[in-house]
Amino acid sequence: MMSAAIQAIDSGSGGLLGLARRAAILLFDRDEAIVAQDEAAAYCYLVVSGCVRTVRLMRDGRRQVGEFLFAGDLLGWDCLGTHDFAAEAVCPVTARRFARHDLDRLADRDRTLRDRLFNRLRSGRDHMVLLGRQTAPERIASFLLEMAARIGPDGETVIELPMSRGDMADYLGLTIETVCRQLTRLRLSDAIAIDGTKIAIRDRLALEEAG
Amino acid sequence: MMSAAIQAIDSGSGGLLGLARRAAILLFDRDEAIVAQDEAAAYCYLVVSGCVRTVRLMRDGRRQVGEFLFAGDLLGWDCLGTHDFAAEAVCPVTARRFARHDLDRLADRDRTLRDRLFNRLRSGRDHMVLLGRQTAPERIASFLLEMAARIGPDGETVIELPMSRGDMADYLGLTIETVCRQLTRLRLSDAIAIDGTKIAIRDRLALEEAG
DNA sequence: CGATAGGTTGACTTCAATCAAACGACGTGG
DNA sequence: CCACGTCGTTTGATTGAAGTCAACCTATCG
Repeated sequence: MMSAAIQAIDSGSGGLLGLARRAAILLFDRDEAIVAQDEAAAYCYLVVSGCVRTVRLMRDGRRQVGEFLFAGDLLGWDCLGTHDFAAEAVCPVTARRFARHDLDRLADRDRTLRDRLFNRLRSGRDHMVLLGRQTAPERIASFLLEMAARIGPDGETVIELPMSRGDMADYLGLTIETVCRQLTRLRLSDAIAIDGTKIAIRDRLALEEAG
Repeated sequence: MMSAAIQAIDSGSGGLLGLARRAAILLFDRDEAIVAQDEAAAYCYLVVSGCVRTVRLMRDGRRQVGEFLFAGDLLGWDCLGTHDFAAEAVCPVTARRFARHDLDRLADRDRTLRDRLFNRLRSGRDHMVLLGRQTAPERIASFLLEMAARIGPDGETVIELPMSRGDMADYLGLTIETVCRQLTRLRLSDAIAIDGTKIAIRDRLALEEAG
């Protein structure tokens, strides 16, 4: 199934979409590795459905999640030689697999791929500011708004968060406990409501001025 | 003057170097802005000599330095619409200026520019791990090794650091005081020696196992 | 010289981490 | 059907690493 999200992203050129049609489609279970850290970068993937996290694991077990990827996001292309982060399915994932070589050739013709890289760079830099200079409350608020912006077209009010507290913590440079505490703080102040894996944004303004 | 560093980077295609020859050369004083944050991205720059920092300033004055750029590094291309970080001269800088449009057209033919983007992405992600999961001693050790690797071809032992303690702090997500304290700790343990703006790495192993 | 800016060191505080315990949801087996 | 174990989450008590506040040092420059 080719989702509307992907069609929209591929606007104009049809290049990536054309490649996608002929690409193998793969399924990954929750927590299954899609690419391993330090693995030779032979393939890259277009996420069709589900959520993927990229992770760097340090020898002592500390973990950093680089980004969360959703339907329409490209994964594993932007590296030289080896994958510097692993990629794992946060929940069941379907993805199209390409040879990196094919995507390289496509990129020679298709500028939208370059813009994808620029976008990636930008969100990476934004995330650096979060990790370097924001407090725990700010990080949580920014995270919720970021997820709201990505899942709904222009900021859904109810967001389905497929990742665990641990994943959030490792993305935000915090501990699980701190993530929990900040979420309950927001819940008690009625800025959000939490129902299982869904979070409803009740007071967007409160989040915006916090993050 | 066209430095050896730039020639080396431009190996093979000659594309960027050719463009550089015809580009205007500009001089910037210490602390002068090269591009402003949120400015429309019309130009990009190739650093010829000196050191540049990219900075994001928050309303309350908190600052994050995104990266330090040296001779041969490209600046201001990797963004869409506006510059998301400002760029400022750390010390007197000379740079070639291009229209972004020209670089876009060059990138259609020249794959080495794409590899530059990949490299940028990679170092950005490495820096995320530092900001998200490393301790202050680790950050300082990583920083010194990173600078040693960039300034000398394969890890000089004496490095000239053009940036202030404040710049380092804002790059590493620390305060000036913490940077100082960690540097004196390394100095007292004889891992490094400090002489004005120069730092000598006396015990590389100690730094490597710390970072 | 005095003034200013950057750097270093010390005393104290604070925010988030750590350690620890309990809770809820879920699935398995008796 | 219910007891039990597991896993993820939540909450509480305490600790600790880095931040803040403040003083002082050093170098450069008018």
